[in-house]
Amino acid sequence: MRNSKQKDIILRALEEHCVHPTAEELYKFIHQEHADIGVATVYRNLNKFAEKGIIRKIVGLDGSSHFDSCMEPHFHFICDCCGKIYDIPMNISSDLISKAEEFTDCKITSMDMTFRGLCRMCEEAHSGKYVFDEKETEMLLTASIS
Amino acid sequence: MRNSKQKDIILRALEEHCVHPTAEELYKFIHQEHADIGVATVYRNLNKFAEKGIIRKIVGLDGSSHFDSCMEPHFHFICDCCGKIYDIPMNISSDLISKAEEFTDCKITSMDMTFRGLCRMCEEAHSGKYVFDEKETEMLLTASIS
DNA sequence: TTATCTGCAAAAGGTTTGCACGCCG
DNA sequence: CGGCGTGCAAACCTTTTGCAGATAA
Repeated sequence: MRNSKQKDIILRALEEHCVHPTAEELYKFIHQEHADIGVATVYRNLNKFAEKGIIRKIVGLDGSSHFDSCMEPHFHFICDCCGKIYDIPMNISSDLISKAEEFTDCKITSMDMTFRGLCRMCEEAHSGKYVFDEKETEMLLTASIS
Repeated sequence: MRNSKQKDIILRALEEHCVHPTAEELYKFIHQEHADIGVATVYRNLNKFAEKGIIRKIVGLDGSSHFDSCMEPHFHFICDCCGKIYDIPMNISSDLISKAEEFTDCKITSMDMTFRGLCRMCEEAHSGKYVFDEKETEMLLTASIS
């Protein structure tokens, strides 16, 4: 894989976003500062990075692809309301993996544990304690809960 | 929710297919015998069933929606090669859930554990022991490994 | 130099929606 | 009878692809 200005920008942009943006969201973010970078380049490179194991690809509730620059083992929490994906810094027991290998009689190469529910922001919004604010939502994009 | 001939057919077709077809696959299957049932009806009802908790919606590797008529707690294995989804009849420890709730400070309503790797068919195909056969692949659709 | 990467726009999925008609309760 | 369910086709949205020009090694 050859280096390029675009690859640097895309990877750096992803690392800034802890709440695992979709390719589209990341493209829009990048586009603000680098209007010369095309959609195709963002999609192509995110997929290439994921293939090479540099980043992780997560499929969201609606089927859109989210990307995660953190390769440490961890779980995910998807909010059923806003669809945002948060990290949970827990690891799976290797016990569970070998049990699953036994059941399937297949070599397991990776796994993903995803919990679902309402995130705190949405829960508060639902119970009337909180009214959504575009800016605050934007800020969340660059702040992790983990 | 009102009853209809279509709902019956769709639900029964899903129950026959243990390898969790996509909405599209299920539509094509149904279409063979019931050419008068439209795509929209299949999509609409599968989503409605999933919403009501009658079936489960699983997002596949490519982001397509797969559906699972088994509501017993279990895990999934997705083959990285053919994309088929198999059941693993294991349950998660409630311990893990409460730990995750602690970490996120959110009420967790559901979870999904997905393992990935090569299924036996694909592994054998890759190692040259096996050559894919359309009919056999089709048959797999109506046979579960669990 | 030359293979890989890029931007653009068009195409390609997969899924949803608007509308008029049909059928369940 | 009233309203939900359906079929059709068009719209939608996200992602991929083909191509000609640009660029890293």
